[in-house]
Amino acid sequence: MQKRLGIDFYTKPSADVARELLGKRIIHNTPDGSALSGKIIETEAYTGPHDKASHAYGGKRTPRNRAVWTRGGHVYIYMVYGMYWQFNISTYIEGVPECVLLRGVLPENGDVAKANGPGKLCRYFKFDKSLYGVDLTQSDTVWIEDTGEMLDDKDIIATGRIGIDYAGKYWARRKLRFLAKDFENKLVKYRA
DNA sequence: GTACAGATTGAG
DNA sequence: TCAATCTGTACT
Repeated sequence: MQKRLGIDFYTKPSADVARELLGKRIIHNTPDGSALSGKIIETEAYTGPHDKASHAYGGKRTPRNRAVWTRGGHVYIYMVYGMYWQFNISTYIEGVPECVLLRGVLPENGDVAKANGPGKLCRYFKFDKSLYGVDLTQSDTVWIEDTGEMLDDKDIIATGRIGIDYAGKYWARRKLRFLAKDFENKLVKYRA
């Protein structure tokens, strides 16, 4: 059985991918030789050129957001506030700027508090610019696997997205953030 | 060339 | 509540 998630998994609308990523395992073989892995427990979807919170709002294409426009399954990573990386995965098809932001991961050998935020998980898993544009369906450095764990609707909470109030109430309130219910109290507080 | 604000975090 | 810290992007 092939456990690694393939092209079919990623070439769907970002809200579907974000939801289905919960419970999957992400693996990173770091440059210094260690293997880090963990279970994805929180994600956010960015839904395309009409999404005011998206870096590709209005169809904007820049060197920085190039990876958002690629076929689903590529890494889109960028720095915010001068000190934190944000690990995203492009979704859907080539030419459509959708992506999913990883916001929370439960480390295999560690404390959830080490990776319960988009900046914190990048620090813990050693994700940085060197992964920009990497294809998760091909890479031997970073990829995502199916664990067999299947989260039901009742195991998932959907809320508004975090930190994008500048996009206005409509986009901030749309239910595009997904978290595993088991960890709701260990993740950033959410608005109903 | 210069200014500016951000998909965050942790300390006070 | 607020500073840290820096880069992409917009504007002069």
